[in-house]
Amino acid sequence: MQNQIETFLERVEQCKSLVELNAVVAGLRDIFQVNHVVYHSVNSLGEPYALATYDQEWAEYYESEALYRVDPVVLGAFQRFHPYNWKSLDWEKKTARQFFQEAQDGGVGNQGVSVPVRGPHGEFALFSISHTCSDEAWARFLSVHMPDLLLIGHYIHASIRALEFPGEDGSYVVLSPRETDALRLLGAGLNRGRAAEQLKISEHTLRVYIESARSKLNASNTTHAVAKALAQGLINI
Amino acid sequence: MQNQIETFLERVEQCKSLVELNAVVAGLRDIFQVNHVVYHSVNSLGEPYALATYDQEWAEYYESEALYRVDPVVLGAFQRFHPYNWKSLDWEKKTARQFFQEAQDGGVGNQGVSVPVRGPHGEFALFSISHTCSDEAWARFLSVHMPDLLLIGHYIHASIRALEFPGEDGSYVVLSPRETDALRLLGAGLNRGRAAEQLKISEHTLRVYIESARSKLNASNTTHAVAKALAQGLINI
DNA sequence: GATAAACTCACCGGAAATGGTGAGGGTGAT
DNA sequence: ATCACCCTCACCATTTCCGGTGAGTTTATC
Repeated sequence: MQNQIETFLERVEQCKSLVELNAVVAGLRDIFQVNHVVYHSVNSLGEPYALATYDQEWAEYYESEALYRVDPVVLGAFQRFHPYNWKSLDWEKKTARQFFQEAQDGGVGNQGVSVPVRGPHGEFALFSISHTCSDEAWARFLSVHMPDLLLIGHYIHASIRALEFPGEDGSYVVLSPRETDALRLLGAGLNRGRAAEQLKISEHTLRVYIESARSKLNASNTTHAVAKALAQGLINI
Repeated sequence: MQNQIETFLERVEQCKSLVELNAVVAGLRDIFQVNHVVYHSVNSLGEPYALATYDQEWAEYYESEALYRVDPVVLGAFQRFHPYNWKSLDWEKKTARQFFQEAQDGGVGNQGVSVPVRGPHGEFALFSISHTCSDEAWARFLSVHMPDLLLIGHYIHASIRALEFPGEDGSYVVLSPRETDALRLLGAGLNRGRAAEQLKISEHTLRVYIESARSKLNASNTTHAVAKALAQGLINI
């Protein structure tokens, strides 16, 4: 089994097209003996990407109704780091219970596990496996395969990014130290006056940094510049 | 070897204190037969955390000189997803070459590999291994252990977060759908007028959402609110 | 040694965001 | 059914930000 997974990771890495990757990933169902395998990006802007073995009907319904807004699997992903069992989520709310029922009817298994994957440019994706079985059987599956799932999620994500954005290896925007300082302080909630004070420069000068950062980042205002810098990992708050 | 790593991951998960974790992680040197093992958070605000087997002298010098501002390993981390060989970084610049020399003198190996780890609340950390050997030997090491390193970095990060912030499992701030919409559009560069237009509501109403989001996030202005929401994974751009 | 980029400072007018206060209807939960 | 929270709309005065234009010094790279 461990050998199969290693081979799988290598095949994922070597995929030359998204179609090929799709087929390879679908093959996970045989390796793990589960019903469904899903990878999808969770960015609200930009082109969403999804790769799923679900029935098309369910996938279209999910998309058309924007169910990610109530799906506890997606909502929970934002706060989690390690792979998480769907059973550990909050299914108490009315909308969540209703969603679960609809998902069942749509062919999604009663068990599932998801791996949050976070990338350098603000990307956020989920790799999930779903199955139909008892709680005990599922717990046994997870206790064995959690680490594998983490690896698989990351490899799939890397492969998809590499295929979708071939030239993305290097850095995009490079901010100067002062520009970085400026955006970092603004992102931390200081206004221009305070930020300038903190950096021991005049507010006029600070403005120059903000503007040059804005132009480098192709941002329409300060908030946008800070958001882009954050999303691209140029600053951290 | 593979067995040793599995055992190591289990021990990391079960650590009851940071001191214990420190000792367990240092044990990686024996498992991999390398000189140094390092984990450190890279957040510019908040309490930095570091766990390293480097000489204390070098660690203190690095900290006091704020060398993370020129360290290509740190700078490169922001743009990368998969574990990366230090050799693949840009060492051409004058400051970088000088830093490399100083690091050598400080006892850091000539080879190294780092794993970027991104967490749910904007955390960003680096797990690194450094060693002294030939390029060929290092390439062989990496070709075998890249996946292991990815796993180890994530497990250490999870363990540290669990020990430092015991009650952090649940969610922090919950934004309403409209609040999320508002911050998302503002983070995408729209001004209040355009954002309101997009959401088909009056600008007055939009302002209410911004203000309530600001108060929930304890943010001092719109830019701060968007930055916090981004860092906490409440919105994506 | 030239060229580019970063860092520093300054003015002005118009545009946009903020803080405070108020109000009504809808929905979900205890 | 009451409480809390969400969605929607409005005014006013003040603070802050934006866009354009200009210019001198230092540092780094070719």
